[in-house]
Amino acid sequence: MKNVTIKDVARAAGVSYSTVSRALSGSPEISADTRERILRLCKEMNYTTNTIARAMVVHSTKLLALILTDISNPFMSELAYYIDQQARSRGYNIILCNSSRSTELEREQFELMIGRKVDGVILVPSESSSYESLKPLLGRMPTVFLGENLREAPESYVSVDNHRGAFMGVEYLYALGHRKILYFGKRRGSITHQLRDEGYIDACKAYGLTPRYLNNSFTSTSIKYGYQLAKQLFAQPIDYTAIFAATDTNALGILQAAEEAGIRIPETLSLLGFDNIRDSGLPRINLTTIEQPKKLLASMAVDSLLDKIQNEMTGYTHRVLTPALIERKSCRRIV
Amino acid sequence: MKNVTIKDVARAAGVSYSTVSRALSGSPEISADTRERILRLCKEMNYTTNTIARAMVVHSTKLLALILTDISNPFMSELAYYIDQQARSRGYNIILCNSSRSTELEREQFELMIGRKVDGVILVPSESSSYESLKPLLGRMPTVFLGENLREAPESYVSVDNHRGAFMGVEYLYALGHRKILYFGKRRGSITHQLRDEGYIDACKAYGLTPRYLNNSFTSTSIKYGYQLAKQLFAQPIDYTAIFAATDTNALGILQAAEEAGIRIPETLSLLGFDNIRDSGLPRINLTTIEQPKKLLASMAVDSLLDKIQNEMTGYTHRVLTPALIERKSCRRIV
DNA sequence: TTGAAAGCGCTAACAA
DNA sequence: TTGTTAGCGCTTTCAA
Repeated sequence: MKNVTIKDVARAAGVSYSTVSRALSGSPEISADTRERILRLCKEMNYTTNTIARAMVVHSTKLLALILTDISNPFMSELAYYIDQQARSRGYNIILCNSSRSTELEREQFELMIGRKVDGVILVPSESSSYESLKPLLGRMPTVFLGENLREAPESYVSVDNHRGAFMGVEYLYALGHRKILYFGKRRGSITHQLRDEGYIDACKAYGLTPRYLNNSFTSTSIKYGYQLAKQLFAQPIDYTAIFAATDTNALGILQAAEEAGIRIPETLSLLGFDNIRDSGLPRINLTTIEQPKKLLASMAVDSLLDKIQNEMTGYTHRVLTPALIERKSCRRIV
Repeated sequence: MKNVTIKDVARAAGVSYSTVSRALSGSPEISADTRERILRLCKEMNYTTNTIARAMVVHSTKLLALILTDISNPFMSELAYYIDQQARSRGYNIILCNSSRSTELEREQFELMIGRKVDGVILVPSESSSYESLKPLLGRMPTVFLGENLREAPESYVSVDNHRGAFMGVEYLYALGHRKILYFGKRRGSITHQLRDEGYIDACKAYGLTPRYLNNSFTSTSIKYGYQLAKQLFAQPIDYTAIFAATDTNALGILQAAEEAGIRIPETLSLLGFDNIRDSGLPRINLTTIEQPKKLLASMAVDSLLDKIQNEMTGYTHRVLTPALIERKSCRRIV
């Protein structure tokens, strides 16, 4: 497992090792034929440049960290795919870190990454408190937050316009004839969810509807959690015609509970989600939802971060994308 | 973004920098109070060890590469989650590489990783030809293959017993009364699929059934592809009572096509999958399937790799896990 | 056009 | 117990 170094090549070529370095880096100050000869030799000897040795001197690892809560979550894994793609096309690789939704672990990972000398980090925060928790470290590493709207915080982020998305959702349901729309998933501790909630409320105001909630506060975004809460919900009388779920995963849980309770979607009850995760487009699921444009979010996050890195960190950018409604089959027009 | 180094701390503490190094590494050859003092100083000055500088001298980056075809695929992302978890618990981080199902890109990524001096790589091959394509590089980097059975190849791998799984599937269907079972997804260019196919055939033999295929060769494992093929299939008369799909994603496509064709599952037709991806457990989907134990596969791959690394590469291991049947609602007992 | 040498931040062998 | 020094593999001045 001993590797060929620049010195080995130099020796074989009978030149100094700085010459080899020049040949490799495509420097102009070297004669065409020595370059050729050296390059050929490198091939023959299976030389691969040691990226970390280079990193030490050029002060750049061409490595980005992606810190997210859980790569097995379909929303995250899609983001990750696009981020990797975009990063690679710009010559970077990604170190993947799962924070498992713990701010502490998140912080720990972040510190580790600064030790690893990654060039920057993209962070999908585990909670709204992430920003505060990470604040002391932010000055030490170019960072862009992804997926969470940090409002006026002086840090770069790219997210979707959650307020607008929720507003659009209500608008859509209203146009379909719904007047009694239950919002499912009001959640503390997440700006994203606060904004969605506000969007819901504002839309209700705008259309003269009364906001309705299920009387529970949320902690989780999982399918299982949505299922459990929906189960309680369906044990009570249903005095609404549509449910607007704060996330698709919640909606999936609702779907299951509805099935078990014999409530037909969309026949008896309309259901609208938010995020447009892969699962939502699956046959038999066909969830109508507000989409977060994952590919765009991803590439903007990468671009934004690389800008920051390459232009030596002047200021920050907030980019907020408008979501779109994806119409499938979980909402129906009512009389 | 200038970082505090060991020298800065040494200067501040009025000691030589090797003393600081010793304090940091918890070496016994240092007095308790100088250690304390230095450690405190490190905290105060926000010192973080430069991992790459250390890596240069200790010849270990504590970095593993995970090369897979596509992290957005739910099967892969689950694997990735568990791999990251296990790796982290052993003090390693993961570099994520998507090969996008191209052997060429796969190879390229592999080379890149050897340049990055990762300590090892876990590779979920994009095709059966991956092994051959990577062979010349394998000697230069500890590698374990994951998910694909490389048969007698002298390289470490961990995979599921695909032959056995397929056999079990037929057995299950047989016990339910099915005698005409169509195998959907016979696929060239993948050992995994060859083994599943063989398992199917052998089970048919064992139970006196006639193997049935759809007369198409497969290239893809996606939902869409399964859907398109199933569509053609359902245009012809149905002379079987169950479909055994080679992958859950294929099964999902079949589900959709069936829905559109007005074929009820499981009432009219039973459907059995393979893999047990997350989606399969979703409400309304409820696919009965053969499970690949992802968590176990992941941790075994990591352990196997770390063994290899720590014990300086003596030989290889083949680990083949037995899959289990997950009974849900897509198969029914027939008379 | 090429070579010599310094240095990136760290560990480890050797001295003191 | 502590300091000095070499060196990991590379890039990059500065000389030649």
